[in-house]
Amino acid sequence: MKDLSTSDAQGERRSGRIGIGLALDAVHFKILDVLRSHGRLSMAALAERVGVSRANAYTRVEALRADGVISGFSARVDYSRVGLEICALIFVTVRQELWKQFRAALAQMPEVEYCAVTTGEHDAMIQIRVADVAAVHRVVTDKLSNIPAVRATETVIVLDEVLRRPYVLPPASQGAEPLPVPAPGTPGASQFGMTRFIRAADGRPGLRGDADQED
Amino acid sequence: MKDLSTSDAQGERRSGRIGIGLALDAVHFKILDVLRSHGRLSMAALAERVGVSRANAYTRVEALRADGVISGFSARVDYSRVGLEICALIFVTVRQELWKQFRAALAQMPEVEYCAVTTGEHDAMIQIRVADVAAVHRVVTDKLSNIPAVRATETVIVLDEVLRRPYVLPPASQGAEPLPVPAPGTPGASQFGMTRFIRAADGRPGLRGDADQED
DNA sequence: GTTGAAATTAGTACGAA
DNA sequence: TTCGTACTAATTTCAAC
Repeated sequence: MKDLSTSDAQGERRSGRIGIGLALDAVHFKILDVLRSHGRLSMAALAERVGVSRANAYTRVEALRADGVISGFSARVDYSRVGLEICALIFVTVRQELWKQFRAALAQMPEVEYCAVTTGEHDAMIQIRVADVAAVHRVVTDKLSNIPAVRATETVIVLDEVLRRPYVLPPASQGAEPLPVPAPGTPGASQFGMTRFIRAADGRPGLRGDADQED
Repeated sequence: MKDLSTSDAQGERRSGRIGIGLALDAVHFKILDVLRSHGRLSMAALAERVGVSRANAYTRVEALRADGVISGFSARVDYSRVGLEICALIFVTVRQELWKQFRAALAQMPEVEYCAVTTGEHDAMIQIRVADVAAVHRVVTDKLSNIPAVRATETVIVLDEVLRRPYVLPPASQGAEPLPVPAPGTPGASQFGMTRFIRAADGRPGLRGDADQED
């Protein structure tokens, strides 16, 4: 079997975001829907579930992968079975001028599962997985606080994980609409309501920077 | 190929958390480490990478799956390629007596990717994926606000996703320690530091409830 | 824990719609 | 073009070592 788990196993499509096209139809979404929870399903079984031929399923999955819609495959690990009982969220205030440093430091912290730059009171939210609450404290005081870019932190402990979907799909996948291809700049109407948008801070990195995944 | 993506494809191990044992050694962690980023790697390639025989790799992966350490496999979907450009975090204050209702309502919202009950100022954090900022507003005002259990919300928009690891593994996987099996009640020393722990609120659900995954 | 052989499956080429 | 069938190479899976 070829390694389907990496984005560019073959030499083609090296140049990043070339074929930004690939119009997704209902079958594509069905495939994504099945594959996000059953990532290791055989092509035959996938084809049967989706209602197309084996070869068709294969071609489509390959196209999705080559086009970057599917960026890889992951085993889902039960954290409690692996000694990582504690999950915590750390809200960080960052010195904007040291942003790059902050990124680099985070990449070297294996306990960080996720980090997002946000609007609102804080600048970023970090999610970590560790063995016990003492380790949370260690991460915050020993590691994060020693990053010059970190001005302040506020930590909350996750008591229960109510919901955790492998991946979310757009409502089009349930309805019939073919979804008009995520064109480079679909603006969408702008209303904000009670949303906390851009706070008084400058030098924020743009939306969609280089969210480097290690795959 | 058998469907490796579901937890209990075979009839064995129906009774939930039976074999809580399965001591994980360095090889197990190596396998998890590879499989969390290359979930669809062939057994042969996995075996080679980890340094064991094909059959050994097969047996170990099967054991990990049967024991629930690996709860399944997922395709990683690039949200921007699928029309879900916007990610938002919504912090919710919940009427504690209506907690069950809150859970049920969340399960029926396809745009919710993650929800965690937390300590701190708010009761829960919800992460959603939608097409545009208008949809964020719709989710908050039309859906969340109409759930009786929701007392108040505060929304922040994710501007950039700095880091997103497929899954985090304990430091033991890099070192040599065999990690003494996540026994049912490893307490760990208790220090708290600047962490916001339990706020003045009662009727909180216990840590590790029934985080139902749809797989 | 390892090797090897049978059963499945993936990947490809080719023809029909 | 796009989909489906047929064929070959590769992989899983299970036996015996």
